[in-house]
This record gives sequence, structure tokens and C-alpha cells, in this order.
Amino acid sequence: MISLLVNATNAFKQNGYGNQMTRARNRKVTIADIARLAGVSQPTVSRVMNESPLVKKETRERVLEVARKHNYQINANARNLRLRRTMTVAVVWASGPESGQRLSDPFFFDLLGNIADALGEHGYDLLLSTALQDNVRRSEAFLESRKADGLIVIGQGTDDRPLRSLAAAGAPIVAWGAVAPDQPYCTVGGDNAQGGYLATAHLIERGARRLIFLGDISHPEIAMRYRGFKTAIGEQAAEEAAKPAYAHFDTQSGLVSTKEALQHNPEIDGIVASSDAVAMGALAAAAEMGIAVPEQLVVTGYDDISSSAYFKPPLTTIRQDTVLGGKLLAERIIDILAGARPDSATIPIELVVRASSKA
Amino acid sequence: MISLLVNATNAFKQNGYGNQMTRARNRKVTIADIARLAGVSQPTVSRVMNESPLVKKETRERVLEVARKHNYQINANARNLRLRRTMTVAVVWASGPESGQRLSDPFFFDLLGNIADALGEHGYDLLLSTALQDNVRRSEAFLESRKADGLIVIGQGTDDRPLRSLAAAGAPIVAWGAVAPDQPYCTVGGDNAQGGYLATAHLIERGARRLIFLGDISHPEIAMRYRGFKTAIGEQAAEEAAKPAYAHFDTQSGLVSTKEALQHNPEIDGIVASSDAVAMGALAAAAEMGIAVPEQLVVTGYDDISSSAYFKPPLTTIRQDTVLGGKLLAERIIDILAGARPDSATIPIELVVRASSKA
DNA sequence: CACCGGTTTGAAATCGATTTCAATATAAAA
DNA sequence: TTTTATATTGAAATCGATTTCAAACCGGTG
Repeated sequence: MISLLVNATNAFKQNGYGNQMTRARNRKVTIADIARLAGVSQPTVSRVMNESPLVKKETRERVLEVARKHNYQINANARNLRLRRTMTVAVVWASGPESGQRLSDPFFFDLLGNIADALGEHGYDLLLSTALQDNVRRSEAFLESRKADGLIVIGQGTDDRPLRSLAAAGAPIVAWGAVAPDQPYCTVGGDNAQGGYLATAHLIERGARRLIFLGDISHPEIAMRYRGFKTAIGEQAAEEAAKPAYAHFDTQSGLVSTKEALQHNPEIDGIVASSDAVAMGALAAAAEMGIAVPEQLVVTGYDDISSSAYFKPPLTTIRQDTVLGGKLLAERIIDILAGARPDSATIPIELVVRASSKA
Repeated sequence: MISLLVNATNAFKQNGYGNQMTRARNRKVTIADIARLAGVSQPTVSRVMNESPLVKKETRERVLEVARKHNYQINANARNLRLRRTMTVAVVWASGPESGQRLSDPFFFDLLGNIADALGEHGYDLLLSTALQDNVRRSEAFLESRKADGLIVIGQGTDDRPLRSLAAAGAPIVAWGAVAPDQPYCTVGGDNAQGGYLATAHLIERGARRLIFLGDISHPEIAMRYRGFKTAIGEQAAEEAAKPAYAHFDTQSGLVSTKEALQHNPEIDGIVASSDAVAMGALAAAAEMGIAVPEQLVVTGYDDISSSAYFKPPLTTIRQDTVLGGKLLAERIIDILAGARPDSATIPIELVVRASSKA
């Protein structure tokens, strides 16, 4: 470690930062410097750095030594300009026009980290954009201005037309979310229908008879979970059942919606929530109203965020594999950039049973 | 919205994506194209795009029209190469060598989002790196390879020597965390000593007499909170008090450490935890052991993550202003890139009292 | 009509890499 | 020893912008 530090220090000093940098010249070592120092031409240095087999062994070693000594790093800007690519993927947080709020669910954070790791393994960098509005234009600009080669879109929002348009125009994009049958772009997402089904079936098995679904089904992913919910309780029952209680992604709206629903219909004995955050709101509402969970009411969440296991009661939930999700998203966008047309992928989910549904 | 979409589509088609792109040529509109189409030279187009006052009004309008029509965007690579900068700041997740685990606390997610927004307002992009190891080398590489102009480091970890070294070499960096007196780099962080003090004083006021601090004080930020803790309970008392109970950032270790501490010393009636996640572990431990909160034990967390308000019991905590934090981090790194030497900043914190400490 | 100061414009150099293609060095074959 | 094939190398062009500097143009004077 120490030697690494010393190295770092030297490198910056040699390059003109100096200890009292103030208006640092930012002069870095260039390929021309290395070429001169090693007594070869620029193309030769380039070949060495790119591991071309054309260079004689002795030359390679000499150049490599000089490069190492001066801590030479290829200027990514120059390289990418010449190569007409950026080795960068932009991740766009499309929170959607309808919800001004930021997507701050821990689940997405996990996913983001895993995307970054997966991209990194392939030599790609991750440019993060959390534009609250005008996502389409900004996404387009990323591509047009060559800041990124491709896009990973997280949080499709309720309106997928912008994405469809971008995709129709041939832009390299991959989205996290629900897979619709006729989607013109590649999507990676959990098996939401199966997740909704498993959660609901589980509650039914635990004895719940009057179930409601708690979530905003205008979001495609949530809609799929709701579909699984309906499948599990049977279509007829679904017709009779109360319409899904609207709830945003946040805990507060889960709390409010649950209270309203329970006041309106005290017979409800099972809640399938669209996310763990929403489910926590439901649990808080039950607590406030003196309803015992899981004795009088069973509840499931979705995502298995880290705090779910320690909530009181610990939350039964559907776990999505974010490591796999990040990996698939990264691999797919890279495949697309290479000219392939990968299929959408559905990630298997897993029911995690905890006390909120356990007798 | 519709017109925007149509625009997007046209732009891509014109640029050669075509609808069945497959091996898209990726040919974009360049400054030369615009120059030719508008019947002027490249420098003139460049001047127009950069709003130079040198261009005659009619010329400017003609060029702008052509540029808009063809959806021309300056190629950031070429521009930055010429300008020797990137307009990009890399955010490095330095989880530190000792903890292989990812920093997945929701607090940092908030902060990250706010940094992205703040950078965006200044025209900077955010490059995200979550390197689990070898952060120094990777950070250096970002700078050397001109992928980023500067670095924002989050999660200093327990060892700040890599950062000191980078800073000593004049690298443009800003860190989130504790401000140490002789730090050679600029830091932005919450007032940890004050936070620790406020939390502790509050618990004392609530009647707690046997307090422990729960957290890993090898992290500078946590150490400062511990210092505030000690100030509040009085130095002598601190000497007598049990050493701080070790706990990582995660809930599980908070749970385990709390159990051990309480078994070892049942008289403990107050816990100051280093984060909300850890505090949730403490609450879970208390619940498991049948200890009533807040009647027998009062607990505070830190960060006010979104689920804290809905935990059972709702968690008293110290709120940090992540919007301000992101803004200050972004502004400072930008100032540094402009040649300034901004001072470190301490963000005021706020005590949020909830049921975990309320009689 | 020539000259002048000020406004617009463009030719050419530049940023730091990669790649083509021709030239040279080297080894093998005759 | 000369010829030929192969392995290495470098000169120059290129990627798409910006900037310097000189030239062209302008209306107004003398």
C-alpha cells in the first residue's frame, strides 16, 4: 500500500501538479512523451499499450518500462474520439413526469451498485443521470453528444412512449422493468407476475380471505404484480374485490392508503403491497389502528430491502436478485452495442417468509 | 411531449441508425456537416454554438436553424480533448479495504442523488465508481486518463492515508466525512460531534444514566460522534463507561452487538447508535430480549433514513441535510477545478425526536 | 478614390490518441 | 552472396471540435 501511495504522489508531481498547485496546469504525460523518452514513434507506443502482437519483445518491454515509470495512462478522450465510442453507459433515472419525487428506494440503490460493478468488469464506466424531467431529451443528448454509447433506463414510469420512441429510432437502450409483449426495446426485470402470485398465494395459504393489493398499478411492474395477485385470488374474486388501493412508492402513502382501506372495509385480512416501503406503511397503519399482525392481518412486501428483516414484525417479501439484475442489464447493453439483439430477460424471484405472515 | 418524440425519432433516422439498425453505423452529425449545410466555416459554427459575440446576427440565425434541424450536438469527446477537460466528476465509493462490503445505506443513496443533481446544475456529469478494492489506483486512473476532472470521495473508510496522498499530490478531490484539523483535502460533512452530543444529551434528559455508544469508531465520522457522546456524558463518566460496542454499518451487527452488551451489562438504559441501520438492530435486539423501548431503554440512531419514522418504535435520530451536502460537495469540487481552495464545510444537523426515546 | 478602424470570417494548427500504408530491418532460401 | 519473404517500425491522415491570426469586408473620412 505504501509503495502505491508513493507512486501516486510522484506521478502527480511529475505531471506538474506540484505541491502548491493553486492553478494546476493539469499537464499529463502523453503518448508523445513516452515515445520520445523510449526512443520510438507514437504508433509503437500505441501498439504496446494496446497489446498489439506487432511489436518486438524488447521494444515492448522498453516502452512498458518508460510508461510505468511515468505512470502513463491513455487519454480516454483522445482515444475515444479516434475510436468513435466512449466506453461509457449512462444510467438514467426516469422517475417519470407524473411523480416529481426522486426514486429513493434502497432497492434501486442496490441495483445501481450492481450495474456499476458489472459494467466495470467489462471495462465500461457508468454515467449517472437523475434528471427529474425531460428525460427523453437528456437521454438523447447523452447519445448525440457522445457522452455515452448506450443507456440503461431505470424506473420506466407510467408512460413508456418516450422509451418506445427512442428504441424505434434505433437508440441502444435497455430498461429495468416489466416485459411487455410488443416492446421494441430490451428489458430486464423480475418475474413480477409470479412474484405477485407467490405473495398472494402464500397469504391465502395462511388463511387470508379478504385480500387487497396496495400499489400504483399505473406502473407496468406494479401492474404485473397486480395481475399475479388477481390470478391467485381467482378472477371472479378479483372482480368482487375492492379495486387496488392506490399507493405511491413511499411509506407514508402506504400508511394513508391502508388506513383508508381498513376503515372502509374492516374485513380485510391480507395486504399484498407493491414494495417493502409501502408494506411498512401498511404495518404502521395496522399498529396505529390496533390490528394485530399477523394474527388479524397478514402482509407481504416486495424487494426484500435490508431493513425488512428487522422491521416489527419482520416483513414477508419477494426477493429480487439485484446482482443478477445488474449483471444482465450490463451484459445486454454491451451486447447491443456490439450489434446483437438480445432478448428481454426475466429474473426468477423468491418468496421470503417472515413474521408478518407467519402464525 | 409528442413533438419531442417525433424529433427524437427523426434525429436518429437522419443520423443513420435506421429502423433495422442491427450494426448501426453510429454516424452522427458533425460540425463539418453543419458548416457545409449552412455555407460557413467550422469556426463560425463553433462560435455560434458557444454563443460567441463575434458572429453576425444573420449568420448566427442561419447556423442555429441548420443545427436545430439536424439535431446537432457538440461531440463532447472532441470538445473536451481540445479543451483539455472533461466536465465530469467521478464519485468514488471508498468502502475501504477493511470492509469488503458495499456501502448500501440509504443515506448515501440520497446523498449521491443530490450530488448528481447539483453537478448537473453546473453542467457537470457524474461518473460513478464502486470499486470494492484498489480505490486509490482507480481514482488516480480516472484523473490520469482524463475520464474525470475531479473526484468526490464518499466513505473515507478507516484509513485516510490514500486520500492524504492523493491530496498532497495536488489531485482535485473533495471528501464526504469528518473534518480533521490537519487534513490536506477539502471535506464536507455533518457536524458529527454536535450530532453525537445532541443525541446523547437528549437521552440523558430523558433519564438515561447508563449509556453506551454503538458503532465502529475506527471510522472518522463515527469517532466524532463518539466524541460528542463522551462530551455529553462527561469525560469521567466516559472513562468508567464500557468501551463503545463495536458494530459495523449494518443492522445485523447492531443486533448482535447490542445483545452482547445488554447481556454483559443489564443496567444499560440508553444506546446511542452510529446510524439508523445499526439502531434498528439495537431495537430488534431489545425486542428479542423483552426489553421495552423507550420505557426500559432509550435509543437514538443517525441519518434519519426514510424508514426510521415508521420503525417500531419510530426512531429518534439525527437528520443530516443531504440536499445541502450534495450541493456543497459539488460546488467545492467545481471551485477547486477553477483553481480555488475552498474551506471544508460542516453541515448543521438536527435532532428528530420520535418514540424510541419519548416517554 | 485611397485609406482607416472595426466587424466578420476562414485557413491552419492543435488537442492525444489510432490506423493505414509504405519503408526498413531481419531472417530464410536459392 | 543475392533474392525473397517476413517481422518491425514510422510518416501521415484521421477523429471533431476550438483558437490563433491573418484576410476580407464594411461604412465613413479626407
